Amino acid sequence: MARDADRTRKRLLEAAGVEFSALGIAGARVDRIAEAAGCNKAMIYAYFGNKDQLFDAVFSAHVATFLDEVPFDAPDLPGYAGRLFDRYEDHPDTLRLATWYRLERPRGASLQAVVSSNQGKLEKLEHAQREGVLPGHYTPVELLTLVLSISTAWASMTPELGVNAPADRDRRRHTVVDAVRRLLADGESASAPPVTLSGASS
Amino acid sequence: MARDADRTRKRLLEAAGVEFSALGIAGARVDRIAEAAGCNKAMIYAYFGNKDQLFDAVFSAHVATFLDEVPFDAPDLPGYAGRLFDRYEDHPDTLRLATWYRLERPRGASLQAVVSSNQGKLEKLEHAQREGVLPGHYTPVELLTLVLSISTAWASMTPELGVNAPADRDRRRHTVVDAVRRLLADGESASAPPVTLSGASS
DNA sequence: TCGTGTCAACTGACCGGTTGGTTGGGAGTA
DNA sequence: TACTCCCAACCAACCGGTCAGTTGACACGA
Repeated sequence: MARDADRTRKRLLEAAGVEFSALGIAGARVDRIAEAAGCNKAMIYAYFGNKDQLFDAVFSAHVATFLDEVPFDAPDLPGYAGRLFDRYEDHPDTLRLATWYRLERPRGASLQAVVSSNQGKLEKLEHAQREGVLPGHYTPVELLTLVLSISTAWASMTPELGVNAPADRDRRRHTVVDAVRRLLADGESASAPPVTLSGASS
Repeated sequence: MARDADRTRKRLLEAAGVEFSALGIAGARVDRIAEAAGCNKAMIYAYFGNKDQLFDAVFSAHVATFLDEVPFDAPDLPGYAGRLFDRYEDHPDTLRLATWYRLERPRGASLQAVVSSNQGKLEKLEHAQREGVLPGHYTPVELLTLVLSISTAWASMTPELGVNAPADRDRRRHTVVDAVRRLLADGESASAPPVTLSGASS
């Protein structure tokens, strides 16, 4: 076990991923992370600054891997949703980290990688719509929001409901893919208010 | 300001709701809750036992109000989704508390009120399907999961995506209602695997 | 009306343990 | 020697939880 800064950094990142995913930022304990990584607590501060920055490093790494492993596919949104589902099933940590991030992170500080990634997705969606590959009854943001939401439907479900007939994985996956497919089906769906913004009312 | 146990309990519950909703269980501070409620920290332990039980009390109260204010309507799922959306928009705290609950309480202790409520919903869905009011291409659990997921689509969206064209509230509401409506549209959507469970595969 | 006893409601101060964060020095390597 | 990597030990602040003691309302007897 020779000295290796990179290796230590990586082990720390890995242990932190487990800890943060399970307990969140406020619930995570740096001592536990250091112990799980088989090194001293001081290493965290030497390599990552502090607890918050360690979380950022962990989350950024997970996001990068995630974006890399699940490439966006505007023309085939049902397929994309299915691949998102698979990824969430195989790596539940990523979604948990994202949820902690959304809940615990103070407003404002967004990950640039995510912002630009979303921007690219929206542009591709708009392009696909102009080409007629995708229907136009939803705007790109609406489309993306619905797809992401449906993909995580099973993963972000309340545990009380999860007990009831969770079905097997294949069936759950099919539900996700099928739902997105139905969302894209042609045909007006009753009255549709203007897309452009209007005065708000209850 | 006479002494009033019920009033104190209520103020504690309210202050705790704000604190827990914002910081979660691990992030919440009992001193802060007591101070916000204008009473002593010891009252929390006298009335609720401990921090965790205080959270349970807060969450149960929120859930009870929620279930009361948004009655289930199996024959009109799009309308139900719309009302869920409204509730989440008007009271973001409830969803945040539910998310904290899901993340920070991994053990099996489920809220009986939620379990039985879900049971009732599933039965109503099944009944509506047998009556032909609802299509049968999704099982009751699948239906409920999708509806709940879509209703919270905007509320549980990543902040990075939220920046991009969040649209006005009416439009967002319409998107939710419309999406559920499309899910219920008749017609087979390509190949459908059996509903009954089969051997798992990747 | 006054004095007194009683008890729930409430409080200030404290405790044991924990937490994020720091530091001085030692081991390994070139 | 000089430089990097690493850690045991330490610290100040903080946190959940407890407890002995105080306060206020009210019933009751005279």
